[in-house]
Amino acid sequence: MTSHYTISDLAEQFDITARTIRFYEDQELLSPERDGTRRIYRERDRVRLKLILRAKRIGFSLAEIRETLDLYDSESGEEAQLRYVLRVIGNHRSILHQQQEDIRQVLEDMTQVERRILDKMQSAGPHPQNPY
Amino acid sequence: MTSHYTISDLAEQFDITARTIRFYEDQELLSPERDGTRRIYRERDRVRLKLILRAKRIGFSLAEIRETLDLYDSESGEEAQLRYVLRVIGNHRSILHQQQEDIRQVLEDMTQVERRILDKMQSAGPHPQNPY
DNA sequence: CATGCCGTTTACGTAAACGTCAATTATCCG
DNA sequence: CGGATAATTGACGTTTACGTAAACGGCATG
Repeated sequence: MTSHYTISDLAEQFDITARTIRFYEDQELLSPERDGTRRIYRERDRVRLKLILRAKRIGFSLAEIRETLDLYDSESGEEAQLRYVLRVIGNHRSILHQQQEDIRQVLEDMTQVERRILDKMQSAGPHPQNPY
Repeated sequence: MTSHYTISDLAEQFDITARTIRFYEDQELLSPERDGTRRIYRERDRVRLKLILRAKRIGFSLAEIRETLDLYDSESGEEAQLRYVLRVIGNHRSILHQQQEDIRQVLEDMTQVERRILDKMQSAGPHPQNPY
């Protein structure tokens, strides 16, 4: 029943524009079927799009995302290829760990600033709001 | 002794180009002193640059970074302003939490792919390497 | 049947974040 | 002191990730 979607279905679901989705197809990140000229998206396309957006949010470029997705589901099976994929995964993992660390640090800094502000507001008296 | 740096000192330290540093100044993210025409960076400039690069790595735009830095050290002291800063910090925090979640998910996905590959390699026999 | 409403393609536009000269000026070093 | 080395200011070029507008096809509905 919900086994396929139009482009605007997906656009709405993920809060992006149809232009964006077409652009991703142009960049070979998606390849939906067609009904004549119109695009039909299946569940796997939807999942892929979800992955794409997630990867984008953590700063990967579309080119990187494309390569990674292609790589991950290239079930070539050749030993060398498999080893290569493992190496790439390792690299990505360390990038992500770096990011986790960066986020932790920024969160810490934010907490510091917050504390200073709260102190300042404290010493300024408990919000006299309208002391006329 | 190491209380000040040239532009290329910093460029080297952070593995970026001098062009990048000048660009950040152009965007008002940095404002080093001058010795005549030459830029002199103090410790606080270095710290600021470090923060900038960290924020960049987790996907913030230079404009966002500029606003945030300006905001955080705008010690205006006005109640309204302080409350506003607290709200902004709250927003940033939830964005960062979202990112942490995204990263966790991607790491999970990667681990899945990895497992599938290892299984496949296992079943293909322990690297016969050169079975002639 | 005309009139919206999607959807499609083509093409040019744009903002962000630098890269890459070029032309000058300043500084260091033997 | 003179040549190599480093810094500075334009100015234009480039890539990424879409936005925006034009021009058209298909269908459903009042």
